[in-house]
Amino acid sequence: MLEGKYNFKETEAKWQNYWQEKGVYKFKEKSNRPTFSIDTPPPTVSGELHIGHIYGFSQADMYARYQRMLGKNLYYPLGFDNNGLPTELLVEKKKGIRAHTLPREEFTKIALDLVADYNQSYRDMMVRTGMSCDLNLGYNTIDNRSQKTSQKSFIDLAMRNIAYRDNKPSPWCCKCRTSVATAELEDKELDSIFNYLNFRLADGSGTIPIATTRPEFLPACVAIFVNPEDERYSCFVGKMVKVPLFEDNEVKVLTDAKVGIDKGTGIVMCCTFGDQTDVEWWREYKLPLKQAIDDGGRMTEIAGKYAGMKSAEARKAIIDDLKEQGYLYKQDAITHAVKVHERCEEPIEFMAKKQWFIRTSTPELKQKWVDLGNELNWHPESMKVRYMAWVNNLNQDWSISRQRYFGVPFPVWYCASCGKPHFADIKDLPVNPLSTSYNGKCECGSSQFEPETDVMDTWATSSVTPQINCNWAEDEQECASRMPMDMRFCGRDIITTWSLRTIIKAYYHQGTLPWKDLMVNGWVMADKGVKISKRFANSKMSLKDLLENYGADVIRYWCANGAYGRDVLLSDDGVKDGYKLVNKIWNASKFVLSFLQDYTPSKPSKILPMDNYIMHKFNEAFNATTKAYQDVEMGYAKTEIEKFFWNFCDNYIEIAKNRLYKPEVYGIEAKESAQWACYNVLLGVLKLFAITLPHITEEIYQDYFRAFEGEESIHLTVLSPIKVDEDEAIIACGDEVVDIVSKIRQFKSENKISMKTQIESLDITSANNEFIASVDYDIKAVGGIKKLTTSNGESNLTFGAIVPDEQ
RNA sequence: GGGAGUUUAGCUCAGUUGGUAGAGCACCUGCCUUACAAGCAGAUGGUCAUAGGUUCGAGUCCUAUAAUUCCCACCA
Repeated sequence: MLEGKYNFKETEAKWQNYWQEKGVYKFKEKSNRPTFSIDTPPPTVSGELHIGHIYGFSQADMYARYQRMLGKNLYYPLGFDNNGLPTELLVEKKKGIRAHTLPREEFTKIALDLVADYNQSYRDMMVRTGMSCDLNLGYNTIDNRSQKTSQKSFIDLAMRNIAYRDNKPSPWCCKCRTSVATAELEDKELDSIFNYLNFRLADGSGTIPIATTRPEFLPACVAIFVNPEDERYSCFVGKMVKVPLFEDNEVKVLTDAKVGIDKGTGIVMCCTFGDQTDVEWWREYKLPLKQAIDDGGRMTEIAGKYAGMKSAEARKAIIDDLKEQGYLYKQDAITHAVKVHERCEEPIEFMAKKQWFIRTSTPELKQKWVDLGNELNWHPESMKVRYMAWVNNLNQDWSISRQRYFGVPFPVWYCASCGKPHFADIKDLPVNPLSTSYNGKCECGSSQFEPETDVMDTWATSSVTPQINCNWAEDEQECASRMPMDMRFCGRDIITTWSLRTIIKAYYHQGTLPWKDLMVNGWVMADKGVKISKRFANSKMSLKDLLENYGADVIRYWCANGAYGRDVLLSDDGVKDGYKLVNKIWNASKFVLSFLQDYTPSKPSKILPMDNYIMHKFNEAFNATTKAYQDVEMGYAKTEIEKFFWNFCDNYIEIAKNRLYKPEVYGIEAKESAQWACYNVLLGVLKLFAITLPHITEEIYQDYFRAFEGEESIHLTVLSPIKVDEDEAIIACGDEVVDIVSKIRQFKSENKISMKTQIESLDITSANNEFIASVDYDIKAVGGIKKLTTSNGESNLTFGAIVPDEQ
């Protein structure tokens, strides 16, 4: 028996434990039910989960629960991404150690220990918010299975010349001391100074003006560019120019159309490398390479007296010297957007280092990514546009090397004499070349090898999660039979990185899509335009506080808001909404079940019209709700069933309760008919709500329905409409009765009398007068009408006198 | 500069193939009604960003403009 007020804290914890103990969400290895497999994005282990994570996860969880309740066997793992820079930084901070001071294995071991605690707290949070993942199917992206998959992927691509090594200058973060992918860069508005310098012509015939924000790059100046159309400067083209402060360096004035005539002075110095354009010029004009800044952001030897200074200090010193020596003739303070590393917000430099790349950007490949994107089912469809736009703009191959110590190592050694790469044997993976030596011989005759010290970017592993899930490293046939997986979900920010790269890897390795469906959720915004992030983890809207204050069901209710894929604004008021529904479900169930205590469900010989109506009405809502789930619209689904449920409570229960209370007045058949309808409708409603609100629905199911339905959890029951006899007219007729009841209430409200106050008589004219007459006992009871008459005609209600309440 | 969203009630948002503008919250008026006052009943509230166009008919389709968000490019 349900009693008292609903206690979400006790109840939620109770069923969360029960689900884990009973293995309700476990993937059944041997099952003849169809499998539905989900490539859960492994969250990055770097701190605490926040409502933003839960927003995406819980919406996907609802779709997963819907699939489970269609009778499918769910493969729904929960992995963790912990092989990347964020985890390395976390370990360094928490343990007070520096990664590069320890052997890789040792640091990885410490990391795995630390990460185990974080994983557990993430897992606990996922359980506490009602996720139905199978916790036994998890993986860490730094564990052996993931390393093996990732290394095998790399070797496979390298053997096929899809992965290649090159010393392309690429973005470099001096703070993190690693190269970073262009996709990991962000723009940041920074204050800076435009310095106008006079460069002296080598022949002593004058000076030319050049504006720069980065004078510390002067030692790396390798050429001067003007626009070929710019007549002002055509006289300088081909002449040699002395670099200020470094006058031993003479560079040539060249022309290139990329120079903006009206930017700065219209003359640019090209340094290796100030920005992407410098890189392009360097390559195109085969300019020399001068590295003015080292890995850690300090000036190199070519900077002469500035060597060893941090670039910012050098900039100051150089500006002072430029002033002193008369090169600087003007300074303008400006604000400009600078590319920064998204992790640490440090401005990036370009550094020429040997890096591994994966081919992604030829026109043929780009077309392939477009075709694959078109084959994939996008939810919502509009997200495809972002993917297409990104693919069409792809102009660089995917750099996967990172000069870090923690991560998945490249299983490769280079010949000490000729430099040829030699790869580990696939059967030996995972391999760390720093601790294992290569036992072969190079074709050049050498048997001396240098191990690769770089590790792979975390995306190189994150992009093979389908292969990790489908056991590609151990059994290619098994993998082939399990791919594509059914569904992956992710935030809209990583369509371009994660999704595209996963598609690329699946294409290269399996020749298929990684998944059939891709769900792309929006962001939780803390305020207009401000994405919720770790910084909000400790606010009063932290996930922990939200769970304490409202419980998982209420939070999930909030997550299933509106159209899928849209951003939402987080607010206390908004989250509160779900409480009303949870409370209502509790009270309505408590009430309805109190009339079903000595009841064995069986179809009665006679079903009264309004009971028949509510069951048909439920089926209508059932169809609308399941259609919305089929369309991956969790918010619409929730709205559909909620709309029905509220109508069920406020209209149907009000009607039925009279017959349930007083069988001596209305007859035992009238009670049994209502009991049958109540049993079926409440069970049906709970099953549909179980997708959004897994806890309260389980509580009520276990309290009453389980004894009749058998399944050990409501989450293992299968969705189905109520079996009813066809009756085309019933919904319209019943709706009219509901409408009449509403008009009676309106009449009472306008007359400011209580709903229980009796009315002497009501005369109804309606085209459905026969149906109305057939349920006159229900209308009279719910409306407090003493005498009801009906006749055929245009819809109209005529009220008699109000009977004064007895004192 | 190129592209993609968004703009609907005081607030947060729905609005499917073009056909009488919706919900929740807030506000207001009533009601202690044998589940729920954290409830129930009812009422108020909109020039659908602006201006054109197509159409018998436009929140919905087309064009332009504005505000706002995001992505890409540029950023010497």
